[in-house]
Amino acid sequence: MNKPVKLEDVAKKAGVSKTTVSRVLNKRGYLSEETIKKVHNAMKELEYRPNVIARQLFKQKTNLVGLVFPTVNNPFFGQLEAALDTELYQAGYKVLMGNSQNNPQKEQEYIQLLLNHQIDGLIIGAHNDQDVQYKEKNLPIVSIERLVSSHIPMVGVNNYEGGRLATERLVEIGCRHIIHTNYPPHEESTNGQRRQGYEDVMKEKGLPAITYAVDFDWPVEEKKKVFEQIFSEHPEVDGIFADNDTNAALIMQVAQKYGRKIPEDLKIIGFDGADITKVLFPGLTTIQQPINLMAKVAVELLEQQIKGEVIEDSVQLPVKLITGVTA
Amino acid sequence: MNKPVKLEDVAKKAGVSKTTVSRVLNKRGYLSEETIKKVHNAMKELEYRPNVIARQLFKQKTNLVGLVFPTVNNPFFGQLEAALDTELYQAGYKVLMGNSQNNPQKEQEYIQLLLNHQIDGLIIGAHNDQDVQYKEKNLPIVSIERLVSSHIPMVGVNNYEGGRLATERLVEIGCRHIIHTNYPPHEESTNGQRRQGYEDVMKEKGLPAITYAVDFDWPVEEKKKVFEQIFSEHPEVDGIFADNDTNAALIMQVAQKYGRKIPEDLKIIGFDGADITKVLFPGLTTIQQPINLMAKVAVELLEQQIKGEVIEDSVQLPVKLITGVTA
DNA sequence: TTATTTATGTCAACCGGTTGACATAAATAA
DNA sequence: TTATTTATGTCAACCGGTTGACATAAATAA
Repeated sequence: MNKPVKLEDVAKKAGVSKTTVSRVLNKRGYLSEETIKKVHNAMKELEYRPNVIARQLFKQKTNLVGLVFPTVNNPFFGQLEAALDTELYQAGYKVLMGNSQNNPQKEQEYIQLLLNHQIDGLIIGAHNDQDVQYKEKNLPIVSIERLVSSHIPMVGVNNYEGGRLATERLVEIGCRHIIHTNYPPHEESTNGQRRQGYEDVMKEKGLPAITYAVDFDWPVEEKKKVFEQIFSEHPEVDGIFADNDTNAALIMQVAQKYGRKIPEDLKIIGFDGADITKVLFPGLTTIQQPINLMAKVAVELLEQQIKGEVIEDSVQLPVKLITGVTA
Repeated sequence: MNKPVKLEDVAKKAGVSKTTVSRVLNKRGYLSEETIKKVHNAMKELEYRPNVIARQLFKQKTNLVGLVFPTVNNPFFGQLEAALDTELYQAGYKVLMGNSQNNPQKEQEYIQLLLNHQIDGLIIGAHNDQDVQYKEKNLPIVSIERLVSSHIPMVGVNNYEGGRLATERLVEIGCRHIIHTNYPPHEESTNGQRRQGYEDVMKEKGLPAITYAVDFDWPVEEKKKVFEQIFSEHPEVDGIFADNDTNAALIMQVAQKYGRKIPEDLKIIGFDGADITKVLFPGLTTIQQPINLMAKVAVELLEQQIKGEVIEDSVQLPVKLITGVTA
């Protein structure tokens, strides 16, 4: 097992000092063409690869950004993390993954780990309703679709408008008994705003608003049980506005088990509109979030903070109704 | 902007030396209860957080594992990376993401970056057919579903059997004009083995084998064009074995545009069987890969290598036919 | 009482880079 | 010819931890 080649070895080989090699690497100061060539040759010959860790230690910069999301195994978060990775790569950063599976304790642990790793910034998003401490003083942070604290900028969508759009559509195509699935219950959350949109429209139309709580990270079977309740407790239901597309898909499965024909007997609208969903379930009517744009904006906000700007404002992006065949 | 607290500050506060603090952190050598308490108090008071970078530099170990996959925005890879992240976290590693989007050049770049970051190991998988250099002498590597080189252990599934299972099923339920979509064309690839299974069964049944090439990373519209060709060039087609589930979903969309009823006029089988796919497209008949198990085994193989064992053998896991309504 | 063992802690070199301060030779100006 | 500028390169401290070698006080054994 040969030891890794270090800068000093290159210097020796090229017959110059460590500093000179470092200067060639970083293109600093005066260097003659000849020296540069000598050093490059030595590097090539020895297959030298600079140890980023050492540089990070001195520079106090890692070019690492931590991502804290519940999971990557989900159409919305998968696309979001993929887009973030792409944007961050272009901006010169690499991604340290931190998928918390919506477990607040694991999330807290992850944050600690990421901070110990001296990340330059953090992008977070999770449906957690429990508080997690993010009060690291000087760490640039951006949250996506999650209100963490007032002084952390958030990139989100107009969830209220999304809730309205979906509900209005259902009413427009004839639904009178519209049920909404949502979680968590408190109003300040992004999901709470979707529910608010739903409730306001229902009120305006003089229809009763009924919401079933379904936690994001429940196992599929657990969720299905709740959806079955909908049909047993409210057999009159003729429209469902689900808080996300996978729930919409599950509801459709349950509805079919109960003999409902979609869209004849029951109309369904989801939320998210991720690329994968459009491929696997093209018929789903949904409120589409501009996922790639959200990633782009989030990275921009993060970069500005890393450059030292103080940003506390949030950005709200538009949503769009995509009509398929389910509503 | 207050400077970050370092070990020395803790030492000063606790009235001991740097070494003592480090020993408390690492639980080495003899320490009195009193000293430990003093140090812990000082750490708490100063909100000390050890700088992992410095430790990494000295220890020559980062506890970082690089992941090189085409994208995380895909049911199969999303679930795979999520499972890898979970397994690696349990084993004490964090994940550095490297999604290459199947661009060999970007992949090569990513590898370099990851190596510069002194990762302890690498897990790779991509549908690339172009060669990428992975000949880092001492770096533990595991590949998933991708033949990289003979001395890199691979975790894969029995693709040949998968090809056979799918084709046999289609024949069994009455198909006689079965078309296969696949990429890349050469035999040694995992996809090549799926095709081989398909071709062997077709041959045994005295049926003609026809394969359409569809690259994994083509845009959706490009893929659909090829699928349309299938119906215009082979209107007699009554069964399709797609090389993955998203292609199966796209084929279904195209088929419906051509007026084919599924499964009456055309039967379709996919490949992968990821969790998301089962939720969004539960009716799809597919060959399911044990994705979570693959991740588990891959991490085990990687850990063994990190511990110094030399492993060159590959592991082949079983696949399973999951019957939905499409075939 | 003195020698040996155990408990507790410090010193200083090291991991592999970066960079400000400085030295010297070559080129140009006075 | 001497003074100044420009080109080229070296020295050594530093980033923030870790650890082997060593010192000393306290406890125990002879």
